[in-house]
Amino acid sequence: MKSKSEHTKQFILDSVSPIFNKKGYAATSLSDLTNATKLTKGAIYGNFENKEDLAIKAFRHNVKRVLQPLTEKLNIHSGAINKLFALTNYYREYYDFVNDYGGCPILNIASDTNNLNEKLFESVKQVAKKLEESLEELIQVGISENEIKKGVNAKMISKNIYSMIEGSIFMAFMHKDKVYISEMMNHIDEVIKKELLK
Amino acid sequence: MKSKSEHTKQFILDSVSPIFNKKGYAATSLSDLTNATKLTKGAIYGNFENKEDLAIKAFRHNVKRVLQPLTEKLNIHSGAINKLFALTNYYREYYDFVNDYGGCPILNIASDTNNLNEKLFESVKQVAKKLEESLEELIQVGISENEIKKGVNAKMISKNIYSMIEGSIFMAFMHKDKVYISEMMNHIDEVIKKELLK
DNA sequence: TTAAAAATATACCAATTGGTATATTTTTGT
DNA sequence: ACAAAAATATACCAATTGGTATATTTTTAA
Repeated sequence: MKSKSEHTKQFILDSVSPIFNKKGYAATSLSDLTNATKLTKGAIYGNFENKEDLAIKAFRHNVKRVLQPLTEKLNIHSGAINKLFALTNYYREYYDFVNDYGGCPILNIASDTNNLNEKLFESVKQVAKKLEESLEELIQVGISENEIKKGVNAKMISKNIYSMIEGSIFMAFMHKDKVYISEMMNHIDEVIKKELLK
Repeated sequence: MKSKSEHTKQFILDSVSPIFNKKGYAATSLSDLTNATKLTKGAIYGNFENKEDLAIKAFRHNVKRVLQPLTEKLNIHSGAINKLFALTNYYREYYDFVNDYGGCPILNIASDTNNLNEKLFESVKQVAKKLEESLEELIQVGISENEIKKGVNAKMISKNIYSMIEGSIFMAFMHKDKVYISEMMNHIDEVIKKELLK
């Protein structure tokens, strides 16, 4: 049975994560947090060390929420190429999926905390690197299973694809126009077909 | 002859722009600004309406500084294709060029002020749209001057190229590794050769 | 049911925030 | 050189910031 404080911790994270995601670390104040939760500072500081600790856990919470449907989608499909197309399809729905939430946590929090909060920034970097590496591995698997061309530079391609994804998310949320994402996904699909597929 | 206050305004902008670019609007405090300039609040508020006004002018200052060498480079070359290659070459040097400055002002300030400062955010959006449109125009010119394939969707390509550029800048500054940019520029060069060039 | 423990609220703290009214200094044109 | 004007500094403001010590309430296990 979940203890009371476990419940409250979860409730605080649920309430607070979108705020940190939208406004960023510095611009989110303790009163933003007490307003959103209708709890007092006492309750919040009883459950989290300080603002930084809460922000880091909120970021992890955001990442989990956002990436869970992706891993589910990837698990449905088998084969590297199918998984790659599943990836672009996931991002085709990404805008609406994270819109209420305030956008992509990696993009938001990385730009926000760079030069500001080293600890939080490191968390973001780590997650981003991991994602890039998963992509690279997926391509490597595709190569060793003869789905993807032998000569392909998996490191380079995964760097480019991930950059393209984040870039299109950035543009989409700046101009509030998801077409940036869908057109980029079309392009990535073409890259998969022309540069990866045997 | 430039008046004293014109000099001071310029001096303040020079000192303050990199700070706004690095830390963002909310995280930059008045004391950051007085520290950087060694001026008092009186002097700053005598030359700028308020923090927001200063931040907007600092952003424009950043953009000017960053884009001037680009327009110069583009003016040297003639023909759409040459200009496009000049563009990717410009971004190949971009990381070192803006590194001390704290990165790309459009990327930084757009993520920073989204959901926070409407006025400043609008300024950024405007500049970004203008850049995207210039790119689109450049491609259109290439088409009408028979340099670029007839069927090319200039709107789409310019959206994608600009997203790729910003995405690679984002990744490069997150991981402090300019290879993200150079590999993306290689990719864009390939796109130019394979999808645009007649 | 009850006492101990855990969780939450209250009331406070010093420091900092953006901003301003006024005093002082510096620049300007004559 | 001088008076007017412009620029800058000083000294202040109320509001808010993140954070904490303590009081109160709620939960938990016996």
